[in-house]
Amino acid sequence: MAPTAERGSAPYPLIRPMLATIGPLPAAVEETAWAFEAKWDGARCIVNTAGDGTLRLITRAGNDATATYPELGPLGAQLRGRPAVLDGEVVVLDARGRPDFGLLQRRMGVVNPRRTARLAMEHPVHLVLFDIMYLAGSLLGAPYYERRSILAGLGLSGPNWSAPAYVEGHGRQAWEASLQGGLEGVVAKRLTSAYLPGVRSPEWRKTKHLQTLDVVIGGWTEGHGGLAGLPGSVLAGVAEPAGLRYVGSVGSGLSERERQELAQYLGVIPLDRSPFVNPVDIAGPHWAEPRLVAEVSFTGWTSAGRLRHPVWHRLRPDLTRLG
DNA sequence: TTCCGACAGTGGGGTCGCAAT
DNA sequence: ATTGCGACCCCACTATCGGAA
Repeated sequence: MAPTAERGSAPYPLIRPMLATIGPLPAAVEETAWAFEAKWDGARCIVNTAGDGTLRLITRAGNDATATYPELGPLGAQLRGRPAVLDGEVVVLDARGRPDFGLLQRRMGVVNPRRTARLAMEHPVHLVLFDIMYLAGSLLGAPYYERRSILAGLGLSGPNWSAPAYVEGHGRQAWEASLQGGLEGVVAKRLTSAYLPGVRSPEWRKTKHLQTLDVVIGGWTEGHGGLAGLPGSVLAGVAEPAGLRYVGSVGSGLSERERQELAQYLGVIPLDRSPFVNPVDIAGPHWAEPRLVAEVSFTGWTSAGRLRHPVWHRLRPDLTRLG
């Protein structure tokens, strides 16, 4: 943990980003109390400018990413004379203009200047600015709509950053638009909400586009720590003409009771070799006859053909042959 | 009394960088 | 040169506890 005395570019302190809770779209009847923004699939970024033309970029975990994204440096010059702290999301856009987290991952954590410079040419990042916490003093207590007005007043725009407008009300339209635009979902923010650093507040609510899928369980891995001896995750497959294709492991969302239940089922149908037609590159797999079917949710497919953010929902006994 | 927020701990995909092999 | 592992990024979720409602 960084010492609290540590500071970003003077005169403003480093502050942790405010976070959103997961939940449904605000009800239509109270929509007018909410602002709707696109949920960008990237990395959170706090911008701290000293007003001398320089800036510092801080990740959600408090790490300094200034050297990682040199193409954002000129933003500091645009804020010369106006020390400020801004909040935003770093993204990499694909050829269709949609955020691609996989491309961004190649940029994250790279510190070698030459390598960074080359990557910045190939896959430049774009910083989407959506809040401001300091400008001529603290704005933390100011309501969202006021902070937004101040942010818009700065007129920040450049090849690698922008401060796109939000929508007041019209949550359903925003939801549809985010789906059409290939975005992760929407974030609804109460127009009157203050900025609470480090707090996961119900005043900010994110709603993501989710998919569900029935998968065939072809094995499992043992859990760690308190889950030692129980299935930590199950190996999920999808039936294809060529056979069962491994599409990832699912471990999140299982309760301890469900893990015990799974252990019983899987214990009676062991297999001594993989039931999958493609290689399963994970440590210590236990194979099982592909009989159990489960419903899982996920946010999309990775470039490697795996489920992204897979979550267990339930066993589908109606689709499962145990006999 | 019940409910909610914060925390710790577990699970996932993926990339980079470095130490061990 | 290859491999394994931890550090970062993104996350969802379970289980627990203490304090607010």
